[in-house]
Amino acid sequence: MNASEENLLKSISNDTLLDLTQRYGQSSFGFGAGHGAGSPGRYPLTPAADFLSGQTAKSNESGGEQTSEDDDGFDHLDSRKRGSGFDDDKLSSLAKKPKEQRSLRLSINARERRRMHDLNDALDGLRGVIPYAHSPSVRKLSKIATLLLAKNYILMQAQALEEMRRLVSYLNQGQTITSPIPTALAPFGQTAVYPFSSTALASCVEKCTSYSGTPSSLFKHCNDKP
DNA sequence: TAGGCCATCTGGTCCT
DNA sequence: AGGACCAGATGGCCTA
Repeated sequence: MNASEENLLKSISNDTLLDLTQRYGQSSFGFGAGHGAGSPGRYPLTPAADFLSGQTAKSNESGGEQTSEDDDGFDHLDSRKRGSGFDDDKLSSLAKKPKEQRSLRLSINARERRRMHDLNDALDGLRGVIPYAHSPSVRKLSKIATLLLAKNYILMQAQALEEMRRLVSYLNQGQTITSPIPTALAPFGQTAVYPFSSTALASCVEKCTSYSGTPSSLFKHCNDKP
């Protein structure tokens, strides 16, 4: 679990998430995609990937056209070997195959690489629309944390929408809201609407897991006490 | 140094 | 047949 995820869960554990949620429509979080310049850039393409794709960034940026890696043989296996996932066995087994098979294999690899890049782009897009501490100095959310937070966010928004509908329905009945919120509205008061309110007695871990069924092991950093 | 997270390769399966 | 999708394996990078 990285620093940004800690920040995220800190924010979830108090009412910051509420604020972010309420302000979300008015401001851009301005968090660039992980591949972009200025991002933490934890995962640059490996030398092998770089060689294979013939690019230094997303392989599908220009329509995902096949690059020349599929055409050439294994003259550059050594440089590929420097990258991840290319051990001696793979190199030798692939090198033994006929050129046609090798070409096909490389084509499949490139396609799979593009597919994964598309998936990562989608995840970056998701990171850009969920509220958490977006900052160039903060490492981006991991994939699993992104998905789990997105799920929680959707659930929270759905619940907030439902509460809003009930409130509108209540107001349409000719009632007026005074402060504090009448007892009748208690079920959709703030603490009820936002599951991660700091007023909750549950620990952070419980809060993180109760709404999503998330394994608590994914929130090991949640060490705040009830 | 161990563990977490990731990119990539690979072979299998399913679909068009 | 070719492409999409998936899961396993592998190794690199980073952090506690």
